[in-house]
Amino acid sequence: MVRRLSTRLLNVCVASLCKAHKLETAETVIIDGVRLGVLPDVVTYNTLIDAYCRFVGIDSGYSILHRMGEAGITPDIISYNSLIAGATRNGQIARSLDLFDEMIQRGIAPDVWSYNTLMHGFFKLGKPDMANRVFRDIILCEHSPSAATFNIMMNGLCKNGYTKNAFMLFRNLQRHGFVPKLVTYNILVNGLCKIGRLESARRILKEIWESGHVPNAITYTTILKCFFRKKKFEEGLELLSEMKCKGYTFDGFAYCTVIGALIKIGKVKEATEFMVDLRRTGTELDIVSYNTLINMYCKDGKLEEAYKLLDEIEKKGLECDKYTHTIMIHGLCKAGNVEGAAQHLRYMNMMGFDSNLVAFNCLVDGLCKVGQIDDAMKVYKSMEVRDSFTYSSLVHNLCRDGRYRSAAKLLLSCLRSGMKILKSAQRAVLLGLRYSGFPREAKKLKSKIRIARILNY
DNA sequence: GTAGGGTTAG
Repeated sequence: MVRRLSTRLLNVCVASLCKAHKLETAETVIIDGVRLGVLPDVVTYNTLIDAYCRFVGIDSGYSILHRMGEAGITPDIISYNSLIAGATRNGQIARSLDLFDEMIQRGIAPDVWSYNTLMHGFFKLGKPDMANRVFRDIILCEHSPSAATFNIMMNGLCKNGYTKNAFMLFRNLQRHGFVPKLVTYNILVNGLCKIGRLESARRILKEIWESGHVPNAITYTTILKCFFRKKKFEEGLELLSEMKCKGYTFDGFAYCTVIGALIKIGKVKEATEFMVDLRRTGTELDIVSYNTLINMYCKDGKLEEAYKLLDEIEKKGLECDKYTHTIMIHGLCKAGNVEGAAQHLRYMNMMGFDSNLVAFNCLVDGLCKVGQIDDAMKVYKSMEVRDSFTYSSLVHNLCRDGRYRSAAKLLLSCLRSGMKILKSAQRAVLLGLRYSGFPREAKKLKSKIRIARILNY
């Protein structure tokens, strides 16, 4: 009894450490436990598998499976479901299917969650038809679908551009006695907002109240973000005060939606007010929240404050992600410190982050803005991947520098590789050529652009 | 344990 109680305690401890990304500490606690005679059980190992899959990689998660075998503990359905989830999160569907085979061979029957996870994976990969096949399997075979099955299905349909179908499924299910939870409503509200159907989203909001549910901060922030995205700032701010009046407590998510939206429309002062409010509540911030705040400071030119937050992140044991670094690179560029930005980019690569197109684009644009176009071209040439941002920025700035012929060359190679370019960049080249004494070249370029467009259709 | 809202560039 004592031992079982201790193992349970060990598991609680390991789970909270894993949640805080402190995997090494979790491992130390397990080793210490063994020394004291507290043995880890299947739950301990399952917690580790999930954490390693999330924060390190599917291979590390899989190696835990071996370790548990060596410790004489047989993996169960949860061990495999965690691994399958880990593989699908990384877009490794083939790996998930292998894991399916492996578990069946070991005599562990997949449950509805194994299928749910797989379905979710297919949706995330943008393969709704495959997800649909899994869904049909769940319905037709002996696995009875769980409420989550339908939620995953509806969410996947919405995310893959089939919001109407999600809606049809929803109404069908209701006719068959399905009682939607708030999560289901939130999925639909989000789906409708994403396709700009604000009125329908509002109707669902009414339906939520009528069904006896109380919409939560998620419901409201989803609609709020939609208002801001559609530039309906007045209505957005109105909804915001409605939330405040009704006494909704903002969580980190809600705050960040609002702060992020306010920054986007240039209302940095208002965003800062929300930030002060957020800090006052003492809400634990995760890396995404920190990224939002760092972005706010960068947009406001307060880089010192941004660096303070970076220190705070480190002190809390959180890890910066590619967004954090990209936001910093953009902030440094915006402040005119391109040298610092380039240094940060090198640092980012050194830390093992993949070559990041957005960060490179920021640097290219930053170099252009301080007049170092040749350096920008050097960076451009070193880039493995380029997109319409890269080209638009360079073409614009070459024009600003009066180098219309180089701009024209770049413009064509952009269009010929099938990418779009800002209309204004295109116009700048054509007008530049025409009015700097090369009207015939402008005319030629125009027809070349036309041909490139036709070929890309 | 698995499902819903938030972060980057021209």
